[in-house]
Amino acid sequence: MSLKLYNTLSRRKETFVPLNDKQVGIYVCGPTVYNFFHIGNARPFLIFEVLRRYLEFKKYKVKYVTNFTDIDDKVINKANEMGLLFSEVADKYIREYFQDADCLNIGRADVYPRATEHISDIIKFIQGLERKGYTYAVDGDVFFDVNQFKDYGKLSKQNLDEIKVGARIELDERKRNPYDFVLWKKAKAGEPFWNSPWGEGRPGWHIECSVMSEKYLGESFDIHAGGSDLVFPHHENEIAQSEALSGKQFAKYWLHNGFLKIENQKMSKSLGNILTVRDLCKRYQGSVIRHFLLSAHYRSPLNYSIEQIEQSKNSMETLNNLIYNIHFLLQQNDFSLEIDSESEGLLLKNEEIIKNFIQAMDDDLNTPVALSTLFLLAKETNRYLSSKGLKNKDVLQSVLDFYDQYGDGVLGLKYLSETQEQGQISEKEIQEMIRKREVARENKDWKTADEIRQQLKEKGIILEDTAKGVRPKKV
RNA sequence: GGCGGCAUAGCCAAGCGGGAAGGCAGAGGACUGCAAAUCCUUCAUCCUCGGUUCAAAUCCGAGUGCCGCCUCCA
Repeated sequence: MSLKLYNTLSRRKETFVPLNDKQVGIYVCGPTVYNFFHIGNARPFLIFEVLRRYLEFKKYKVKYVTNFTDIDDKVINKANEMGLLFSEVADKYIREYFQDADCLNIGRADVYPRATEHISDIIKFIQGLERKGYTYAVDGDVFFDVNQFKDYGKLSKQNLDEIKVGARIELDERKRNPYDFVLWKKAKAGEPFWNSPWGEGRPGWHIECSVMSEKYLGESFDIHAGGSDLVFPHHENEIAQSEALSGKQFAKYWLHNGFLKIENQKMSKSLGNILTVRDLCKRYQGSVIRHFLLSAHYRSPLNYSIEQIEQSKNSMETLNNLIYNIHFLLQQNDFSLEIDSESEGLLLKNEEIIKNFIQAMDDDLNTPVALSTLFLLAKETNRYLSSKGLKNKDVLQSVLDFYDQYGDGVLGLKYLSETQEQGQISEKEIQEMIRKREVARENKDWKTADEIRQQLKEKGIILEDTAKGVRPKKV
């Protein structure tokens, strides 16, 4: 079985073959750090990190690079607003980025390069393009001349002659072609700047990704990813710069995720409907948000709504209950070591479901189907648990292993680790109250029993009376 | 004007030529002191109209309706 990925460059699914055997280089366009990131930003961060998890599951050695754009108009404006240096704004929001990434259980990249830490590399890169005749300078600005790069438009399938018709692009008289873009931008008064052969200024937006991906992954690397809005012009321009300079293919596979809407509207400042991950994490566990983001294929549009996220919350609850129930049985030493036919049946189902999971992920990261396998096994296991007789320990363990390796490991969904967080009442107090309630129940004093249960519920503990004893559960 | 995507049950979402996955919600039943959890049962003429085919949600054509990019944007 082999992994297939949809490559924007060819507009089809291709079998993934890395450039260097088992080594894989991935570059994901990261955030401009001038604000908390929102649920839409989170989608690429999350899905491409799932790609990384999956590649590692498949025994690839991945080098994952994602940048922080720490200098541009938005950062500068924010700094002025806040009365801070642009670098202080960037530092702040990089810290905030990691806090939110942790909430969503987004693992760390191997390198987080920042534009301002690569100014001299950027200058050298532009000089290289200059020597090859791809640039022209106009009073302090340096432009890339798209007419010199014959493949321009190959990613977005735009034809230079035809896109001109759109004519919505702002006309800059100094440009030879409206689609020429700036490599080096002259500093305006009061703006931060760096010295360069073309005067004081700062890098254009597209150049940093070309420079930093080359530095950490080489002139050619495997996967370049980002939101679909980046296809044109950002990624198109990256290809132009990088391939013009190196003469080699830049990234082999280009992956783009679909957009996320909120309550069927585009997220925008004017509509005031920007939903930050910071806010969402106050109301929902990270795994619930992950479930929501993985519930549609990454290239499809996805709509956020309260109803949707609540559905994800309930879905995760089903899985959490199963994991919890198994742990409870194991803790109670309530299992057998013999394998009966039912146990064997579940083991076989488990293996089949693993195959389905892998098959789904191999098919361009079909996370909705991968998620469905988690529920398929939950169904089978619950059926097994609700049948008569002792359950086999190894079988129960193999089910737990599945959720650990695939649900948690590959999809990044955490189960018990989140639900078992300490509540506002100690384990000892809970046990004490359970004991009192059991006495009441034996005396058929239902009133007292229900009162105790109610008291615990108010502290976030639900009591479930099972055939195997009372089971406390945190809400 | 150019490039591209989508339309499957109340909601979400797979499927890409031959059984309409899975989740959430709902209904009925079982278990339970009551609950909870769980189990069982139930819930779709796949936007419309043509065509190709022994066979189409799946392919082709037309239509309708949504959406994205082409401008900072994940």
